[in-house]
Amino acid sequence: MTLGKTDFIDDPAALERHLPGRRIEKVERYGKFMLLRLSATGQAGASENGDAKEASLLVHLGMTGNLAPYAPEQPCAKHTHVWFRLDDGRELRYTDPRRFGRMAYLTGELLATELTAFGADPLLVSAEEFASRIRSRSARIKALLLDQSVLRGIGNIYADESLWRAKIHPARVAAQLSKAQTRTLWRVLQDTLGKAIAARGSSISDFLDAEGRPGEYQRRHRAYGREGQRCFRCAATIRRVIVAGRSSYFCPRCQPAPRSAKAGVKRGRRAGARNA
DNA sequence: CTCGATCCCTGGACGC
DNA sequence: TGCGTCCAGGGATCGA
Repeated sequence: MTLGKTDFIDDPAALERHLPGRRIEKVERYGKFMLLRLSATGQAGASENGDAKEASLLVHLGMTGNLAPYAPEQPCAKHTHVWFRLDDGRELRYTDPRRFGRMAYLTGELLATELTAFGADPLLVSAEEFASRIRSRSARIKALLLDQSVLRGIGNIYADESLWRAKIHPARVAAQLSKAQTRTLWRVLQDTLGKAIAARGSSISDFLDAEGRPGEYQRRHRAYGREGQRCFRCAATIRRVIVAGRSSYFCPRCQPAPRSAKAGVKRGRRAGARNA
């Protein structure tokens, strides 16, 4: 294993100390994280330094990360920061220009703590559980969709796409959504994510999957990135506002603003006029 | 609990 | 062409 820049790695020394010789037993996904389950080494002294225990490598790709295997003679992409030499001769390379990703070698309780912090998987969560996680919350729905401890794995694109499909304004207070709206949002989240996964995701600038192929779902975006263009449903002009600190694209006709948000959501306006 | 602000980082867009 | 400036985004963190 070779490390380049390491400021996105929790404990680079732990990687160098504990990773060589391990086998990747399986790969799991927790929201936006990949979890590479590693074998115990069985080497002499392993029980003293902890290598006899099960361990995992947690990887987040951030905005621009990529983890993929290459033939060693393949030239390295710019901003490659980690090289894992595999026993079949290939190199697993981690590339991340912006280094918004994260890599961490974790065992035992540290790993358990990380995993329990995740919310429900939106693809598996029942309508009832989804509703129970939403209904008592006074935060705006967009903020909750992006909160990884409520639902894991939803990012800005799929939050906006789902809200457009459900005809819900991103600044609506979650607790004020009707039962029908909550149910609809649950349904369109699953549908949107399922279709996006089938299309290998959205390549806005440079996203490539582990096979080096771009996603196709950006061609089906109905809201995200479409400021100033016509709504596919009603032909009104798609707008962009900041909600929960993120760009939020929505149709002002299909997704009516909550009364309490009209002053606060306006561009640059001070949000002092919220309902009691 | 929820909010906004700030920082991290680089490439791309834009203005001159 | 080559600067400078601004911005995007996921998430951690801090103060209100």
